[in-house]
Amino acid sequence: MSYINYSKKKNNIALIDCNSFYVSCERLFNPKIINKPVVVLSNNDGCVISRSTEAKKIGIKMGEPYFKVKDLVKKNDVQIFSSNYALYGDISRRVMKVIKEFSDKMEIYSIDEAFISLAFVENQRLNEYGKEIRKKILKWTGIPTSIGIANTKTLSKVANYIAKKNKTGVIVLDKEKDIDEELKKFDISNIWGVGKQLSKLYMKNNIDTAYKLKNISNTWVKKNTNVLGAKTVMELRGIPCVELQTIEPKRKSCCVSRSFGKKVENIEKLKESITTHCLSAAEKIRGEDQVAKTITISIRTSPFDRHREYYSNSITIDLPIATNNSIELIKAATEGLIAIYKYGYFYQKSGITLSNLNDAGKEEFNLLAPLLETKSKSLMKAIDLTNTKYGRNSISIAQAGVSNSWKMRREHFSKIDTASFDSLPMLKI
DNA sequence: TCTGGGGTCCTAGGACCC
DNA sequence: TCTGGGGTCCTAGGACCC
Repeated sequence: MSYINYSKKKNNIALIDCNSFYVSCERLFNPKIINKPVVVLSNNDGCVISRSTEAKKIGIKMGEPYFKVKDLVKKNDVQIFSSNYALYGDISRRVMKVIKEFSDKMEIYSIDEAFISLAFVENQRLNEYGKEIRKKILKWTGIPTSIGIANTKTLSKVANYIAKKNKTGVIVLDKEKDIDEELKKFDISNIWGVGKQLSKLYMKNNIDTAYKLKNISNTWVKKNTNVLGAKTVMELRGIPCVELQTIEPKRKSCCVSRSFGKKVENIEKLKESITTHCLSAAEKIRGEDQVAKTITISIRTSPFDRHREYYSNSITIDLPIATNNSIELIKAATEGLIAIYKYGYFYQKSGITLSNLNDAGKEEFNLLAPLLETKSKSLMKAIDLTNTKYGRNSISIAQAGVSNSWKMRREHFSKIDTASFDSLPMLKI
């Protein structure tokens, strides 16, 4: 087709993705569960968020509420774990460090996957190079991975998906014929960037495979979707539109939210939770030396409860001076909470979002700012240092509460801490 | 009967990702 | 009984201006 331009430069992007990442992390410290069905649950032991191959085979679906699969779990002796993000974050850093050795152009895309540029590798050597990467990651961290290599990010996602499904480890898609063959078998809804709504639209128009989408007219895509839709199509054609992001941009917002272990009616308990969220969000942005100009507070009841009326509300407050001071943020958040709280509801979740983030010190000039800052800066610094040294929440403030009634459920927590000597990975090499 | 036009900026909400 | 959490980007539409 004439509108497709295949005269593209060689890019060779590899997507390295850890297999069942959270499950693999738990297995590192617990070799007994290696060939067994294993799942990791989300916060509050709410949903299934990671499954071993064995668990997938049994029919446990991604994102399913835990209580719905309890029967399957019992019948098949599935091993259950509450999520341990401190552990996963730590293992992730180790994996990324190994990957970095294979290319100087790298983008960490999520906790368990990274894109790297392999433009410097000859095409006929790509497969072999990919295998080397896998081998080294497995050897040095114990984590199994899958690797997809192609000329665009979207195609490397496709290749990775196939590598994972087929258990081949590495898939290189660099020949037009092979690509088309695979795209003909590739379901439209599995394409990176095609979610529920776009799938629906495409299906309605009889576009049910990646191949059909690749060959759709530019006019049609531009008319019926947005720029992202158009980019996806170009990328399927092998024309890079989504660049590798080699320098990590500073975050633009910071959100901390949690569901409660038990429903909450009382505003005092909500205050405790909001205060706790403010403390951790403030700590996070201080860690990146940022200040926030805006804070949003939100609360809601359970959207799944059919017997009670649903209530959800949020309020956004513009702060007079951009800050990362916990006390200031808590003050504003508490006022916001009072404004949106309604008596008589059973709340299930609360959260805060800090936005309009800027580098500290770079914020617009304000006569009052320097005064307030020096006073509180050293206090916040001291708190952060103490919490780093003696563990999270060593220093908190009274309003964060000590009662446990609303706090998280974690009944299957593995209690592994990679900082402690006792729980070094048990590697079989 | 006739009721401007064009531009920018901001925000809320939607869609998507892992 | 029990349904996660943390991000980004895009667009439509309102507010405002001349």
